[in-house]
Amino acid sequence: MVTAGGAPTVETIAERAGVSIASVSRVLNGHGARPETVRRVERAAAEVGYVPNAVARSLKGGRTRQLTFAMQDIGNPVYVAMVRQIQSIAKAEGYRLLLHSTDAVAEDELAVVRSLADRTSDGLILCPIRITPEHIEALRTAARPVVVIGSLPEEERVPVDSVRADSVAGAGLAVRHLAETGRRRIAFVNGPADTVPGRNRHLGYHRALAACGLRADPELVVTTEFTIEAGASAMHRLLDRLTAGGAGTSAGGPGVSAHEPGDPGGPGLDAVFCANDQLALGASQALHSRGLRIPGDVAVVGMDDTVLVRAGWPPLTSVDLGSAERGRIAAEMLLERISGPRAGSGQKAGSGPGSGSVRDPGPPARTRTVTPRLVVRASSAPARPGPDPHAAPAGHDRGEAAS
Amino acid sequence: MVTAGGAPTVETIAERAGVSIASVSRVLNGHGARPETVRRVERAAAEVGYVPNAVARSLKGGRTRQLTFAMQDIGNPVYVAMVRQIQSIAKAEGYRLLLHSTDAVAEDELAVVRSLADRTSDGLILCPIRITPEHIEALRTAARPVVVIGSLPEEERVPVDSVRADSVAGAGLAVRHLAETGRRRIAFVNGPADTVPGRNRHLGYHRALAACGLRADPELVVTTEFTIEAGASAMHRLLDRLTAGGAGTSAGGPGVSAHEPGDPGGPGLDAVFCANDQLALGASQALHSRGLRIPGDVAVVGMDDTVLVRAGWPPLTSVDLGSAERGRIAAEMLLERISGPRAGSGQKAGSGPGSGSVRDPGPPARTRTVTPRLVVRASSAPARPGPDPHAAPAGHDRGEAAS
DNA sequence: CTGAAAGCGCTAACAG
DNA sequence: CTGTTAGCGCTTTCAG
Repeated sequence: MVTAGGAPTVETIAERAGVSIASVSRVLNGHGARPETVRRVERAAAEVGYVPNAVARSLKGGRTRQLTFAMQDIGNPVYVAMVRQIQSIAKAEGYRLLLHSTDAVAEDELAVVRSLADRTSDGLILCPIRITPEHIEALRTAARPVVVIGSLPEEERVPVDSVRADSVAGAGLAVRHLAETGRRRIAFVNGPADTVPGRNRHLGYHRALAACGLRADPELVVTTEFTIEAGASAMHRLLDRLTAGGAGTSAGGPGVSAHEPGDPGGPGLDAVFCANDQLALGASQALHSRGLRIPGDVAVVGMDDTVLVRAGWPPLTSVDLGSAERGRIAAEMLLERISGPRAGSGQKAGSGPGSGSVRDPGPPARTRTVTPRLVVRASSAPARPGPDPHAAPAGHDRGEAAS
Repeated sequence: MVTAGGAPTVETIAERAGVSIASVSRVLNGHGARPETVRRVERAAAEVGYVPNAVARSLKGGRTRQLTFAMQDIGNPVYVAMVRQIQSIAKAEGYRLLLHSTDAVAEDELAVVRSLADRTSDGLILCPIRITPEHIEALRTAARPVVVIGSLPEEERVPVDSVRADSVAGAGLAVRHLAETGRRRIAFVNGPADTVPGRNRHLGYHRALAACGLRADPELVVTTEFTIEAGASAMHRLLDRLTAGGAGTSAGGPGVSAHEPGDPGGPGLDAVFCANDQLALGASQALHSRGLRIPGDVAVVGMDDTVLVRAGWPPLTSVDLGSAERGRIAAEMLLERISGPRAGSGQKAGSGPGSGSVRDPGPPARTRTVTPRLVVRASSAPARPGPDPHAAPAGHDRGEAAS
């Protein structure tokens, strides 16, 4: 029953109800009107199935009620966890969510930040792979509020909010847990060393090793990509290297003490900490395919606590770096920037020459850090108990939080 | 260096370049102008860092260059696969992607369809859980093109394009593969029976069983939710039931032939086909925890061929129902509707009384069905070979396509 | 309380 | 080739 030729507009309703378009607008936005007017407008609107044109509304109001979330690849479970939270909060606040995969192309990330100027979105949550000087500049001049999930160089004082994980502490949690459950030769399968997570997790691993009085053996560390396949081959490489008695790969290192743990002729390591769950899953598979038992022979710990931990066998102990929580916090911070208390009145800003700048910066940028949490499951149970942990009864893997 | 107080507009540039706003618009849209004019406008635009206001543009043009994708829960890998494709195509065509999780609330799905009337998006790709009469009505009167991923009741002649998977054939592929590799007692762990996938996969299972000359034993079928945990407990239930010698659950059924395959006292089944990968992973875990070997004692086959198949151990044989391809096709169909050949001029439409309808329906609705593909991995290798398939060398799970 | 009218920023007729 | 002008649909002064 829609008026032929185009969707109904305020004018359609005004004519039908015999009032002005201004009254229609007022009634529809609950700005008060005579009961009789309200009745007639509402009736007319219902009859024609009127739906306000959101675009026109945005043009007038300057807000689109859209948020953008940009990350490398939605295929990564960590981002999926974030999207879920962000979408849920956005929805609850009446915002739509625009998704943007950058495929890890820095140029694309920049484009997303710059495109905020096109007024399509009221704010952006960005997960950058690497922060370049161009990023800093783009963030500085962003046309809309931005929240970065990741680490921003502190000395740059980039004026955007951010939420970060504590990879260093997280890696420490994993290593300490392994050491406390009796593991002595803890290997480390890391992601690319030139990424922030890669660097931090490596640092955390080393620090915790030292804190636990364990020797850091370079033979036990291997670096690769953040994928299941890479994890598997990295683990194979590690095992080859260790059982070969320090033959090829390591140049000047002393012979590998391949027989230290458990039975002689063992794998030369009794635990492996992996920089994310994909790597841990790959490592598990490599161990399985060589007939090594988890956690009997080798304990495995992953990181990020994604949905994947319950997919592997045995269920994977993992360090939850708070993906979901970071997503939630980022969304909250962003919404606060968008509609929260305008202008930081509590401070006499240094008011340099460029006072009338592009956008009211509001309160100073905040950085929040999410505390990691170790979730213990079967893959890191102490080696002692039952002869075949593979036959452990189900229900054994209920996650348990630790400091 | 932006003009203080608001972003630059065509007017800002017009003044700066000493031309009219019309010329600015023309130059910016490549509609030809005197070289001198072009130069001046471009220079002015660059100087002020002009970015066109997409909202204003949309209001004028009636298109937003935004697409919406709505599904139950982005946590499901099947949807992740679709999103990736859709996002990638959308991006290539200059469209943004709006994501919408309905949390399986039918009311929410309807709201998404109806909200197309607010002009926020140029088209919608919808993955409905169930099609109600309200859905039909909403789709019929949708204000923008919609493509449904899933099955639409044919007799209703809903005027929207759709892409569907062939679950029936897919289930058949799985069962036939198991039968051909020597399995005789093929169990089936299904999802909810009141869903389209649940019904179809069940149908496919039965048909294939019959085609292979295997007896359909109700004791071998169990129904539950589509999750890993549910898969594990369903598998446990199945094993309890079968090894208990047909004690409680089944009322009038004859005793279970629990000793048919392999060694006496075996599990009473030698294969299990699961209606999706999550269920298959759960089933694998249950089997492991009971000391049963995969595929030595029991072969496992999943469905959807999600990223999860490589997470489990051994890698899971799975039926690829073409999630990614369905996403791709849906996106292509939608874009074709949006900007493709307008109006179906090749046909003298029956032109009933309601000729001047809401929206030009364009060419008649099309339905495309994606052909399933079996991807064989280690979890369904024949039982004969090596005594311990767990120790199979890596690299054994390269996916292989079959009819 | 209500109507007339002015724009939000842009594009596209329509004259010159 | 260029400038003037009329809207896209809505919200919001400003009078009445």
